[in-house]
Amino acid sequence: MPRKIEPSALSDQALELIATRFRVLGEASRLKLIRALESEERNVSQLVEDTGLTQANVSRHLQTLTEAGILGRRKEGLNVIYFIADHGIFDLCKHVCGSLQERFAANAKAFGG
Amino acid sequence: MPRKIEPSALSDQALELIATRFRVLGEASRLKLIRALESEERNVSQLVEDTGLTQANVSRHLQTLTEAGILGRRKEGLNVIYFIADHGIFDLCKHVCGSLQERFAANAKAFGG
DNA sequence: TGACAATATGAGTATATGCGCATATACAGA
DNA sequence: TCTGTATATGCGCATATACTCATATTGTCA
Repeated sequence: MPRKIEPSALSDQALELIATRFRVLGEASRLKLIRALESEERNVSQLVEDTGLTQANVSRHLQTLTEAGILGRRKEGLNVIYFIADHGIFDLCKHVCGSLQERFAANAKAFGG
Repeated sequence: MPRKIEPSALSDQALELIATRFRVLGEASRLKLIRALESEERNVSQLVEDTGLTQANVSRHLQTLTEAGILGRRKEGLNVIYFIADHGIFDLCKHVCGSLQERFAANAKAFGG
């Protein structure tokens, strides 16, 4: 039989939600958009320029990020302004960054670099 | 022209690596395996029991997680023991958890719950 | 060496999803 | 209302990947 799960452990349903959040971030194009929004809010056209992605593509990724609660949006006349809604995102990225740096440093060391 | 990127911003290549890391975590089955390994190392058969996934499936996910540097493995006779190699993973999950909790709480509040 | 147990992997299938193209929708100004 | 601009979206294609089944591989013990 399956081992008893720790009282502190997350339910399967919670894991599903967490996985979904990670999956949203698991796409370089979307991270690019987040990066472009780090210092200031931007409209779609600006984000198209910033990222080099097509307009349709940017629009879809923005939708994904907004549905996930990571971005917020506001209409201003013809334009739609996107902004970071969940600033914790940057901590997350930094965390992953640190983890990857450690790993690469260890690899480099293993090869006497 | 694209807006100038902050000096502190991550390169496209770095974003790609970060996205890959997130993508690895963007699968509930893999999070389940990580959860099962939280308190102690386990062999494959045990993980099959813990998660209810098929043996082939577990084996593949373990490979993915190990290649990402999240798990480590060690052979003991016929068995292969897997364990958490990057304990920062739990911080990451907790972080996402907190972020989701905030969001759900806000939603609940918006609906007068 | 033969039988068995634990794990990994090749092949095939189903599903998800990123992308581009074209077009629809929403809004502003003349 | 007509035109042009900004954004969103339907559709189809190509690809990635999770899953299952069957089998290979690796190691143990008699």
